[in-house]
This record gives sequence, structure tokens and C-alpha cells, in this order.
Amino acid sequence: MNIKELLSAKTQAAMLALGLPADTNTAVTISTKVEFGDYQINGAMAAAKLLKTNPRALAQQLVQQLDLADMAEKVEIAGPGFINVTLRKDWLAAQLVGASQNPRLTLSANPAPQTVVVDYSAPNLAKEMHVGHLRSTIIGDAVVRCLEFWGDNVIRQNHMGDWGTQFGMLIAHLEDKLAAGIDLEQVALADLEDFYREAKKRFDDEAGFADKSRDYVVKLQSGDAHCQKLWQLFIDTSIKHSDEVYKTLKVTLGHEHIKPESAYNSMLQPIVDSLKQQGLAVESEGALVVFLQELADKEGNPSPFIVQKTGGGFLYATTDLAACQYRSVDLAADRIVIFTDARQALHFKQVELVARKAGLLKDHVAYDHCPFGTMMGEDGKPFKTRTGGTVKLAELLEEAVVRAQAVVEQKSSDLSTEEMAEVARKVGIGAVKFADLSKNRTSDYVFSWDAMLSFDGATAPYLQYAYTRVSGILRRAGIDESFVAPLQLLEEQEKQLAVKLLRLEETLQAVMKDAVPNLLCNYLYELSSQFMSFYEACPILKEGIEPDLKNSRLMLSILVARTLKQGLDLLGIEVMERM
RNA sequence: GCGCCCGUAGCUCAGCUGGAUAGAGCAACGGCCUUCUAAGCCGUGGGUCAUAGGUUCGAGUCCUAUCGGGCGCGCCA
Repeated sequence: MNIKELLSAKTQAAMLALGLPADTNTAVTISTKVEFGDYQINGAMAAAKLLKTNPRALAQQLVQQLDLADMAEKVEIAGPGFINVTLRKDWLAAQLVGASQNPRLTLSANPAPQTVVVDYSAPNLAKEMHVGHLRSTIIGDAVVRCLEFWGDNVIRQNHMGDWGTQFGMLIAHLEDKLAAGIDLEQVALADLEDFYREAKKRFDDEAGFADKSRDYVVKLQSGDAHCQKLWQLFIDTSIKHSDEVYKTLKVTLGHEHIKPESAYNSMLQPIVDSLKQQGLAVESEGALVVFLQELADKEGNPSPFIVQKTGGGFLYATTDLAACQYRSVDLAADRIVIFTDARQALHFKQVELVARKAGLLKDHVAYDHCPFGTMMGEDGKPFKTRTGGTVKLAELLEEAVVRAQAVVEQKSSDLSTEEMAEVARKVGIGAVKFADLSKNRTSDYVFSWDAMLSFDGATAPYLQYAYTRVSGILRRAGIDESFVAPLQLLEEQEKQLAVKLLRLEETLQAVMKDAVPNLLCNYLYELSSQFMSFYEACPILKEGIEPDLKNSRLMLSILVARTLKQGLDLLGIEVMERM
């Protein structure tokens, strides 16, 4: 059920009947104020201009043509030509009765399932995951879950960075440690971060070490067995780390989704050959470059895109072209969605242009690079700890659970020790995820321990608390979520809840289209907030409430709980019966 | 130098194809627990939507310029 779409379709038909073009914007939106009804149709004003007629008069004609009698109790024209629609309570109730029997709640069927490849998380395997990896990982996972719930065929890909120059450096450093007689088991790969820092320092400072590192990259990429063996050590250790983080975060990425950079190795040379053959790539200063006139500067200098280095090495540009081909051709994707930080925006624009020209990316395939902003410190500079390092993701998550545990012990002392630990885990992890997911992905944002680990206000625990309130009521009433009863929407709070429940599909559509899970966060927070108001204003199990009204309110509460649970699940956040 | 993203309340952020009087949370202040969990509810205060122009019936949203922040612009990813 998508009320906005329904109203828009009806408006479009009415506009067509009045002689307006089929692509006229209906401009159906949610009303900003209760006195303006539930939805408003704003298209009459722009359309009047097109017809050179009076907007209010056109709005009047539209209203006559619309015939919303079945769903609206009031259709009013206001201001310069707004059409305010107030929905009928019995109509709303009827829509929700259908949802009560549907595991997909108020969602309609997906009319045209697509194959969507989603590339997210993509940690650099040379390092342990730090807080900066949180965004790509959980935003991607939330979008993936939404697409799957909607009914698309989703192919997850974890495009792990396992093939770059940094591995030459790591292997060179490891070789030296081994040569010094340190046993392989003893080598401190347990802390990849330290190991990486040591190697990086030598790479920057030590004469000859950088060259040695580059030699190792070439050896590795050309299949040297010894190098591959050492490389595999790093990869295994790194994957073990990310597995733990994914498990803690309830992220749905497994080993089967790992499609690392190295997996495209054999495709690179043929792609470069083909680019050369098509005349797209030309030699320039020793390297092979595709010059893009589309991205030229004001003087007309084209934007260079290097696909092969001097000396024959490949780079991430080449790998991403290979990924395009694989996803578009082999996986038959209708849409490719890639989550990386915003710094790579130009790179992906170039990849798409070249891939389309070279026929690696079919025309009908959508290629959506979804950038996200940088995590900033409270000083307004890119986030760093006092010592100049980053905060490990695992560390942040541990701290979150510790802080949540303290709150649980204080507020839910009647729970068993085991329950307290479980609530603390769900609340702590949920809070971190929600704090990050609720922000618009494109803008830079400030990292703050206190904001990220807050449990008051618009946070995950607020939504989880709303869920436990319903659970508590159901427990007392001795029923479960399968309970069904007729709905009567008497109070304003009840009606508002019903409208909100029916906006799930609208919200999900927007989340999937633009890959913006913060809209789902907003939606769930507003739903919870409206439920809290309803909970205070509309007693359910208290004395003097008639059975029909009681059952109706139970029904409404159940729908809220189910929507909350489902919605939070789409964000990868767990609920509990008590807290 | 050129390009991309951003600038909204003291702080952190929403603001959906341009719509009516710009919204939350935190912080501050005032109420509400013998009745469904107070991690809650109700209320008060707080704004030149960076600045200046422009487009239009209507601009936080679109265009131009300026200022401020982040980032990117050939052999890292």
C-alpha cells in the first residue's frame, strides 16, 4: 500500500482528462500540518500556469474529476490552489486489516523484481576495521535488507582490498621478521594495526625498503608461491577480524560474499587490450590512459584515467572496470550499487563513463555510486584520536555494550543476569548503528562518543523501548502477535498511527531509490514517537475500556510492534520483550 | 588553478519531485509515576536557513557570485 502513489496515479488520470500532458507533476506530498489533512496535492498550481488558467479554478476541476469519495472524507481547496485530502478512518482501518494477515505488513507486491548487485563494506585487508568502516558496512547492509524485503534479487559483494601496493610492503616486512628468526606463529599478526604501522614507517623512512616492497607486489601478482603463502596469512587474519565485527554488528556479509580485488586479476589484461583496440586507451608518459572529454576542465583538457601503469602494473581503475563487466554481464545485474566514501566520486564517474564506452556496462544497467561523507572530529578536522590514530571499530562496539550494561543494571534490575547482558548488547550495538544510520549519508558528520553512545531521545533504545511496551501489554493481555480484531480509529492519535503505519512502503521506496536508510530511521522514530503519545492518551487494559475498543487498540499496538520489529530488522537492529 | 560535497537553534542533525507559520534530539527551565515499563509523556524558551543577488504565484530546496569547511584532480586504494 502506497497512498502517495495511489493519490498521484488518480491525480494524473484526472489531469489527463482535463487535457494536461501525461508527465505533468502531480506533486503529491504529506501534509505539513494536521489542519491541511493527511496528504496534499500541489500540482494544480504549476499545471494552471501551463494552461494559463486560474489555479484555484483548476484545482476545483481536478477535485471534481478525482472522485476520492471511497478513501477521503474531506477534499478541500486552500490557499492559491492546494488540494488538501483528509483520509477516511474506515478506509484506513480496512487497509490495515489486510496488513494484519500479511508477513510483509502493509507492503504491496513487487511488480518487477530486479537483480541488484550491492558492493559494500570493502575493508582494506591490510588493516583492522576502524570506525570509518562503520558507514559503508551498515548503510550498505541496511539497503540490502530493504531491497530483499521488497523482493528484489540481491547479490552482495564485499569488494575487499587485498591486492594493492600495501601488501608488498607487508610481505617485505614479514620476510625480514622471519629472516631474523622469529617464528611464524610468533609474528604479531594479532595486531594488524601495529604491524601495518611498522611496515609503513619503514616504507616511508628506510632506504631501499620501498623498492623491495614494489618487487614483492610484482612477485605476488605474477603468482609467486612463497609470496602468495605469506599474503594468505594476512588475508586470513584480516578476514577473521572482519568476521567478528560483522557478527557483532549483525551484518549479513559472509565468506560467500567476498569478491576481493584479486578475484579480477585474470580479467585485467584482456580489458586493457580491448580498450587499446577500441582506441579508447592511448599511451601517455609511459602509461596507458583513457582521456575523458566529458570531464574536461574549462580549457578543454580532458580528464585522465590511468588503466595501466608504466611498467605494466594494473590499478584499482582497471579492477573496477573488471568488476563492472563481471556484474553487468556475468551476474546480469539490472542495477549496481556501490558504497564508498565521497573522495572516490570522480573515480567512479570515470569508471562508469569508460565502462559504458567500452561496452563493459550495458546501457540498461543502472550504476549508482553512493558516496558518504567523512567522519570528522569535534575539532572539525577528519577524525583522529589524540595520538593521531583511529578508533578500532571493535573497540567502539565493546565500549557501547559496557555503557549499556551500566544503564541496564540501573534501570532494569529486575531482569536476570543473562537477560541484562543480552539487553545491554542489543541496546549498545543498536545505539551505535542507529546513530550512524540516522544521518544523511552524503554529509560529513562529527564523531562523538557521547552522541553515539547516548540512550536518550531519538536513539535505538527509544524504538526498542516502544517495542517492549507493546510486548508488556500483550503479556498482560495474554495474547501474542497473531491476535486479530476489527479496528476502530476514534482518537486522533489512533488515526495518525494508522496513516503512519501505511507509510512504510513510501518510505522504503525512497530508501531503496536513493540508498538513504536515514529515512527509515526517521520513519521508525516518528512511528515510535506517535505510539508513545497514543500509549499515554489511549488506555488499553485499564478498567472501563470496552472490549471492542480494547481489542482494536491491541490490534493497532500489534501492528506498530510488528512494523517496528521489521523496520529495525531492516536496519540490522534487534528488539527484545523486556528492558 | 579547476572540480565535487557541505554550511539550518548553544551542540548534533532532519527537512522527500520548489509549497502554506522551517522540525527533532541533546543541553536549559517547568509540570507528570497508588492505574498498560518514567530508557517515557506534556509544556516553555531558543532561527537573518553562511552572505549578496536572481528565477517564480511561492525558495532552506533551483541559478549566479562571494565567504567558510571537507575532499578530489596521472602511475595509492
